[in-house]
Amino acid sequence: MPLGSGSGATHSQQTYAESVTTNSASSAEPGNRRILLVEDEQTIADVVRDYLLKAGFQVDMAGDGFTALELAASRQPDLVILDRMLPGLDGVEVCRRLRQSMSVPVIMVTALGTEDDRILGLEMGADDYVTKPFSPRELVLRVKSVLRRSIKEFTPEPPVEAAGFELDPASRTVTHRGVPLALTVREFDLLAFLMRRPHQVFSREELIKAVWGWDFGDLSTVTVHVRRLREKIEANPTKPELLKTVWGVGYRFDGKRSEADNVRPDSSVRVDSDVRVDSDVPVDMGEGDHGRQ
Amino acid sequence: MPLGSGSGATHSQQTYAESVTTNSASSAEPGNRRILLVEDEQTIADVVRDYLLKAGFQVDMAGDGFTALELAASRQPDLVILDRMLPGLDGVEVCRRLRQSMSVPVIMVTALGTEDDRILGLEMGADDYVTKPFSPRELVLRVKSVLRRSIKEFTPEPPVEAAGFELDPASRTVTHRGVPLALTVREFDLLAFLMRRPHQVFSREELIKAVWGWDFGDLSTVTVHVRRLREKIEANPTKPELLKTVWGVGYRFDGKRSEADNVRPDSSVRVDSDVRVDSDVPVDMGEGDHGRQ
DNA sequence: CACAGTTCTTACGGATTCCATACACTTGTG
DNA sequence: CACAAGTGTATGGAATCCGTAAGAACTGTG
Repeated sequence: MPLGSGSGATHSQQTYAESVTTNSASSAEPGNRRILLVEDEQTIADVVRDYLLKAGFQVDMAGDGFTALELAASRQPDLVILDRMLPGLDGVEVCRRLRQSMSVPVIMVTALGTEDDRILGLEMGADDYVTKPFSPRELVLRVKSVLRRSIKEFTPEPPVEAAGFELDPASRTVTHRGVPLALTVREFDLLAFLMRRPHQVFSREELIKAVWGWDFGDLSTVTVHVRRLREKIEANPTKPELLKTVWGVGYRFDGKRSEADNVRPDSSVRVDSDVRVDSDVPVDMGEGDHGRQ
Repeated sequence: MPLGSGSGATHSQQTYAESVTTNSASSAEPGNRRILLVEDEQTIADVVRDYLLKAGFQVDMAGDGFTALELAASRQPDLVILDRMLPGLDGVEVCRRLRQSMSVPVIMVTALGTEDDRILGLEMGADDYVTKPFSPRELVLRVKSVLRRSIKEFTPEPPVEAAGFELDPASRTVTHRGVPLALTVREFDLLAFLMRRPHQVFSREELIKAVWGWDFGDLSTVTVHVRRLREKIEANPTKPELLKTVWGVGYRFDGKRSEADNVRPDSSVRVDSDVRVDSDVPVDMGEGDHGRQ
């Protein structure tokens, strides 16, 4: 649905976004992200702004190149959408100067999909491209995509701490009360995934999808790696206290809540008095990006 | 309202000035920056001075080339705005002499946007360009931009110290407990990159992108250089204590883990590692742009 | 208690990853 | 032009990890 043919149907966006967003870290979501929209045609600008707002972004607008540069400097947006054709200062020139002074990602909107524009724009440092006529839906998707990339680049994942374990993705180290543990890649990823979602049960399918990035495969792989991980983090791997198995369902990491928690030393207390086996457990997989076809 | 085409109407200045001053608090920080404005046409000079003053700069003015050189020497401005056409001494010549004696950034104001002028000016060492007729708003923006750049350029990277190693980017030297080490260019860059981001793992891809500036290439290059670097900085290269390898991930520099440690790792220049093929990223940039720079 | 389903445990071959060395190419120098 | 230093690539081998299989142990049910 190219721009200009009215608004409407912003709902399918959700579906689209989900299928596209293979593994979105929640941090990449619109949240507090600010977009600077530089477009001289008022009608287009309005429509796009509406879409961006609906997607949850904050939007600043500029109608010409100079205003754009000023706003970029004063508002420090997280991303700039830039029309190639502008009164006053050319879009390419604006992009070039933006790049000189700051490191904000830029999406170029170019009138015709001529090769010249694409090449020129990319050389100027645009991070992505949209050619007129374009669908605002597509634009929003690209915005999210570019943001996701740039955020990933500039914001490393923060460390996690639980039950005396400190896990730092930046250095890929895990320490238990200061003592470093030697985990392998898979073990680390698995532990990281679980530590970020404590007290939440995950089936083997979910884990092999989230941590391994597979859509199929031998589930016993998970079992074995859980075993190996326990060997390294549990005081008594036979009687796990942290990485517990929820019988018939999967695994769960119990960190924190450690002191006042032990509801009853009596081990007969079944953990899952209310474990529903909903097939559609919402799993926000943020950790693994290993594609295996 | 372009300047320089005629003498008239400097009144709408007020409107412009407002939009200009809005972002006076931004990063360019005119603060105490001093600008030398060299312009023989009094009307233009006055208007531009007003804009610069409103933007928060201190302004010195000169009407001819000789005065310009004298003022430049005596006032030590942070930037010079230089008209190409001057009585007495040509703008290009002034620029050339300025460049001989000091390293101040120069913005050229040239009468016509002819190619000759651009080329000549750039050869003379102008940092940026404005062609008459120009808008004073644009000029202010360029001043800020150039200043920002030059500040960045002339602020040298500070030395780093870790684990008895002192690395000074300015002199490109490394010493270990006072003893100088003979590192090659690549070794130095690699070590510098890692020492600035201690306790942070980088994959070979990230390193070859960040240190080598390649987007592709044989990753074993990194391996070998790490090996060579270890040969020079490790007591026992076979059992590295500083430049550690993180199996299946990459390398990490571990220096200084004693005192103030839990500092958030420098988030500045992360490079994206995962070469995931985002389905929604339209990668149709020419297939063959494999320039290795 | 027997049975079926699930999980644990161990072990092993293959695959991956890294290291060490050697070699070819470029560049600057005398 | 020879030479040396620096750099990128190729290769064999060692170290490590991973996925799978297969049997033992466990759990809940009838």
